[in-house]
Amino acid sequence: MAGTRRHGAGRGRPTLEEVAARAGVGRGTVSRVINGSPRVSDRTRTAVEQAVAELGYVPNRVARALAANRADAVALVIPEPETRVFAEPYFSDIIRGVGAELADTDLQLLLTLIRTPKERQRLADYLSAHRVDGVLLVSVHADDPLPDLLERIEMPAVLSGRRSAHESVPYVDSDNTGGAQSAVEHLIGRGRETVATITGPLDMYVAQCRLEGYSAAVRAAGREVEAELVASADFTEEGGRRAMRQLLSQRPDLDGVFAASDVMAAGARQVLREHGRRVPDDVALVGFEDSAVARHMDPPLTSVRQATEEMGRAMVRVLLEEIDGHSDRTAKRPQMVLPTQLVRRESS
Amino acid sequence: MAGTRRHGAGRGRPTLEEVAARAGVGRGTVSRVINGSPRVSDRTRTAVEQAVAELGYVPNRVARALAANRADAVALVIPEPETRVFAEPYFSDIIRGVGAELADTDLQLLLTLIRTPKERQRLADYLSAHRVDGVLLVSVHADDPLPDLLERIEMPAVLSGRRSAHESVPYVDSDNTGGAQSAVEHLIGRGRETVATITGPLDMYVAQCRLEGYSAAVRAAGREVEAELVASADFTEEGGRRAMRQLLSQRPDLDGVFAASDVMAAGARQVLREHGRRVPDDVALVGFEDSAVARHMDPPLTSVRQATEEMGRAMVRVLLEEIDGHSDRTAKRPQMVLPTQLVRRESS
DNA sequence: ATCACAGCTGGGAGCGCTCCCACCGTACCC
DNA sequence: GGGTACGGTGGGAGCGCTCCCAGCTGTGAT
Repeated sequence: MAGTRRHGAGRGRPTLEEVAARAGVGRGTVSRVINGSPRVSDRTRTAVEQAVAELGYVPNRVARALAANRADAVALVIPEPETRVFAEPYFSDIIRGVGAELADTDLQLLLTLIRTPKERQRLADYLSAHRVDGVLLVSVHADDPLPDLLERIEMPAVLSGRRSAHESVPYVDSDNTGGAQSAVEHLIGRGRETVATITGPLDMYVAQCRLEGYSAAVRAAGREVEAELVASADFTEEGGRRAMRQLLSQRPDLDGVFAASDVMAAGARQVLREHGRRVPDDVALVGFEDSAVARHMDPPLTSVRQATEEMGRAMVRVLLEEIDGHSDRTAKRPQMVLPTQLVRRESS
Repeated sequence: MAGTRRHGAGRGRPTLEEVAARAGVGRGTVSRVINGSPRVSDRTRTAVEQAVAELGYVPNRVARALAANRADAVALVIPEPETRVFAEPYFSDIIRGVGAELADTDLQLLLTLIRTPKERQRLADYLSAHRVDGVLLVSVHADDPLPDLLERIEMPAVLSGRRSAHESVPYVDSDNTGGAQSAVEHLIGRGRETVATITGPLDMYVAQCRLEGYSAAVRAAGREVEAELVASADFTEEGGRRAMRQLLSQRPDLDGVFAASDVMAAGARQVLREHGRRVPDDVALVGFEDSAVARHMDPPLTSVRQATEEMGRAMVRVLLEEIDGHSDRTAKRPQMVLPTQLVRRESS
């Protein structure tokens, strides 16, 4: 009678119990086979596997989650305002990578967009209730309370990018410093004498790193880092425009600009045009991110490519480790930095 | 002793039972209050609500899902190859909208990226197992078997865009025809005499619609639709380049081009430059989608904006209806078409 | 032959919820 | 007064799984 009682779709599929009956074994044994426990004889295992195949048995995730107190899911948390800024390819490439890596697992990917404090609170509740096994955090701000909350409730988590040089939470980051440095070295190598930079908001570590890379390259060339050649903006196009105007008024003689993001480079490019500066003839321009914007600019923008999709994949791998070895809090927290690569186009 | 047995995080939180004990009522009553059943007296309801507040009780989703045979989740299915094409903003804007609308619900958003047939099969299994309450399908191809599968297993589903004029599954679409028509009318209104179009792959309904809009506008202006002015491509930049070359060789006298996507317009724009045609002076150019690419082109591209985020929201609303009224298969399947809007920039 | 101890196995006892049925009391009717 | 009806309620019986503990078998040592 049971199972017929409710018409709910999804009922009526074979259960563990039925598989056990068919294979002539007990529930526990089937469970062991399903979960790949080694404590099962080959004979039994084969019998169970056959029954599974015949019945087309698929484990019920929900029941499993309830019984084992696992969620079988990880959350990808994306603070909304951020994505507007980082925009396009970064965001979707991360998702792509995460999805790809997760496909091999049995874990679900839960997407959580956060745009209001209320939603942030909801998420906090949700996570505290351990409804996921781990959390992937994209583009966290230095003052974000989430990472600490996660640490407190012992929820495995991985960041994309770090909040500071001494990040305690596991993370996967790009080599921002190295990427910026190679960009500026490239500019200098092409004979540019006066190379300026447009930085991101300097309360963000990523922006600090890219500025650091700029400085390193400038100094490596035996030059000084001049304050007049550094203008900071906010990763937006409008910010890029403002910074470029400022730079141009301070140092009209500049002949190279490294913008810490493609979008800011796009803004800078507009101002350059307004001022009658040709790119790359008068001013060589390099961006960071190698987004679609870079490819579609006129001229196409030289930019620093991040392995964004690979970052997504790496984040999952790190998270999986965290989840598995969760018990030993003493173990080193995995942290990795992925290389970047300069993509040369006509703007430099 | 129970509850201590395992150290699993998440245990130890208050349960329905504890709330019931505290409120001095039975489990069933608490459940009724939680789920907003009207068959509860005000006195009791108040008592329960207080107990809930005091204990900080949050229902256990997993247990609920198991008992009620619901999943409390909807899947957003994104065929990978597609997103490469539609790229950027469309994809993330849909997600944005879906996420926003779902935030008010108790439903989880499951992201499912499909890139291989194997993954498609996995998804099919997964859906057949009714592990979600409904499905959001983005950019479905005409020959995709998924919609039919969903119909067969009576899984509520909503498409973004339709596969043909006679789409049977509920969908939310943009007014592709109207958008294209207004774009071409705009071109003609600006005095362009010879307006060509670059279409998408014509086995896609969306491409057909946009071509249809082009034709309608041309005819409305009392002109003929000339085969030489129509080149079809595949929504890619390279396709746009090829199509533009073809058009230019067939009708060197053209002075307006409507590309059925921004990315193709970007390709076309490059070819126009190579051929020494100025935009918009010699050739006016209009795209479709109003993506970031459009804003960053030189000159910025006039384009047809779709209410992509609103599409995401609408999809969720429609899906929710489908899930609720799921029993009456006779009810009309909700289908809606969202308006588009021409965004004028310097390219036309 | 006896004991110890592995390696396997079956199945009870949950996990936290929803469903549903039986039951309570009160109000109303004839 | 006894019946009927009904809003309101408690709690048993699951949902399908994992965990874990007893128990069962066969092997090797004594």
